[in-house]
Amino acid sequence: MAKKVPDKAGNTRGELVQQGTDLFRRTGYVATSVDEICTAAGVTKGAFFHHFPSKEALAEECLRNWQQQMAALHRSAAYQAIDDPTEKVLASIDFMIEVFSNPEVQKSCLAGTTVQEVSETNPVLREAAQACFVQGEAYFQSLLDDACQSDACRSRGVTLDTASLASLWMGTIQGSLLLWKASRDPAVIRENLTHLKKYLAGLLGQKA
Amino acid sequence: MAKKVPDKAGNTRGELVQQGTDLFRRTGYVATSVDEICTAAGVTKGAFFHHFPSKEALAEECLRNWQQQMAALHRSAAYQAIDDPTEKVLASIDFMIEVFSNPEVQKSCLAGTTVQEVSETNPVLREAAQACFVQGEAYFQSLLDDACQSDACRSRGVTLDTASLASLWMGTIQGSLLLWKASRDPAVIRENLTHLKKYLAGLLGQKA
DNA sequence: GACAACATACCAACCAGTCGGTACCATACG
DNA sequence: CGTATGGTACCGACTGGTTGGTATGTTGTC
Repeated sequence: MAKKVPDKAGNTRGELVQQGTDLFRRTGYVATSVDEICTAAGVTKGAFFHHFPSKEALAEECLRNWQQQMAALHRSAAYQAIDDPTEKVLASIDFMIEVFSNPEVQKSCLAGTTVQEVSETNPVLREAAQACFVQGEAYFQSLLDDACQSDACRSRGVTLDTASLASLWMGTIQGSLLLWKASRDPAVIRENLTHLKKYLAGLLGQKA
Repeated sequence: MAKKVPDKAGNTRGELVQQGTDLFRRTGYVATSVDEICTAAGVTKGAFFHHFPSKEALAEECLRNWQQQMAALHRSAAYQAIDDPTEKVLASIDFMIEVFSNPEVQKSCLAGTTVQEVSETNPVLREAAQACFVQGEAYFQSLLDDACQSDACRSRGVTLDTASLASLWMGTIQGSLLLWKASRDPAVIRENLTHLKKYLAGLLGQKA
């Protein structure tokens, strides 16, 4: 029973994106060869260049896909059910801590690893990674903005630069992932994010 | 016997380390070729492999050198003259802000860029980068410890996990450098470090 | 002349990307 | 009905260029 679009056809492209993402996160964009990605995906080079005009084009799609994955991760997280916006902000950080505390989860952000390598050499990938950061920060900023407009905050006259705090959030995640890569100590991520949480809790007038 | 006067010999080796450091910071360890380093240093490959057994060995020396450079940078900074230990901590962060606000200064840490790339593939370089972080954090922790033992803090019964705060400090630096590489916005570094400063000022019982 | 400090020429391995060919399937036509 | 046509998915040998590293030669100094 052959379908109109065979399973493998749609699968090959997706498999290349998935294995590419995995390998880029692990060993970086430059050090990962097209052959390695093909082997991991169980296809040949012919298939690769049938679906993507270049290695760069695959990485671009991996980054777009990564952006959506991260958005979906937060969208489906349990903390979304929390009503109080300040508690929701803090719970979102706990959620990140929880995610990275899972030993199965790769401690690496595709956008972070990629941009570190290609910032000076590949503007296409740099901007694709930047788009990941911009979207992620915009999401976290919306959480912060909600918290700022809550009664608890407005009654205290709290006004925060939520954009720069969202950047701090992303920077803390990226920085702690980088430190983990050097030390392999899972506590680094938890501790750094916990400090961030305490800082935000203080600004929002809440005890962590 | 003792080393001889390092006329041109010491120069070539030093030039390779300097140009290697510069190129590794700019384009990463993997993407930088030995030939590029040689061209930048104005020598040939023969000279390179006369002084270093491998590209990895050069990177290792670059990292060791980087560690010393960073230590020297702080040792000779003006904030060392500050007596009050809490003010000294905060001034050290202002110093970092000032350093990175100089457009001439490359917004890149050799240890950070290297470990991001080779964390999974090269344990030698990973540990060399880790040594940079450990030393840097130890230095900042010593500043924090001094501040904690000050009268102002002890009278308030403040006890801080200075080790994890030093890790937060390094993570914030690395994270904001990474975000800069994506956005090219100098404000990111300043703002993230300013948030860190405010957080520490709060913990140390001082207004930023 | 011994040895350090280079230069030059070279190599095998690997790289991203190409290209001619194959398998398959849907539709069209006689 | 058989088969011609055309498009998509994929294969794998191949290419030109680059890589880290080597083998050997040259030069200056003690």
